[in-house]
Amino acid sequence: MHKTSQIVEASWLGRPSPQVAPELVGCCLVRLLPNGQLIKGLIVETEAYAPGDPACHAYRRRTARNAVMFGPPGFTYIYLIYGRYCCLNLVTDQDQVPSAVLIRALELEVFPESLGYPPPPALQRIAAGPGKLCQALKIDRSLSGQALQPDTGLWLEHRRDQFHQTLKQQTQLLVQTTRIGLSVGENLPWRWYLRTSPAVSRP
DNA sequence: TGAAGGATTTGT
DNA sequence: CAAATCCTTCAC
Repeated sequence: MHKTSQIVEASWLGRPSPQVAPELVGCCLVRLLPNGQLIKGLIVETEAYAPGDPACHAYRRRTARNAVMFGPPGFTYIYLIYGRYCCLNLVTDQDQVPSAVLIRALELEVFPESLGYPPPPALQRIAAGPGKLCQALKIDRSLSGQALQPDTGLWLEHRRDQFHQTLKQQTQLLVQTTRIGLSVGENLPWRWYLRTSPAVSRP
């Protein structure tokens, strides 16, 4: 018999984002489309954004756009970047502490044939980058502020035991480095990725 | 009301 | 390396 995947509860995200972000690597992001199609991928790259961090969208003050980051954990924060792409963040830490984790890349594991994704090796880079990830999972700003749970069509599953075993054996597997694309706060080492994954946006 | 700039991606 | 493209924020 096999163990069912455990859904991540909001309380698990209720910790500082630099603590949650590395632990999200290895978890699965699951998307259930309105038409019933299921897309699922292993998170292979994340970045943390936290209070006092000049690169955080909530650094200056609360606005209509970033308001959800000030709320309780377990919700999505999705914004439009460069007028073209959406980026998915998961709100972390306790209520009133504005912080989030940017999900930057996935290794797709489950997806419908009918979506027309290319064959490997191109398939492995379909969700390599925050904008491409949202494209692949059909995530846009209409999902921003939603709870991460099955009835919203977007949720998280905990790491499988096998992943923990691998992490234990391969000690250099999880790489910590600086974040990408910033003009401020670029020195903070708040990006994590799986060294061996072909889906990482920028190894 | 306007201007500057952005947690990206793609093609030159 | 620069363009695409539009939303958000901040200044006036």
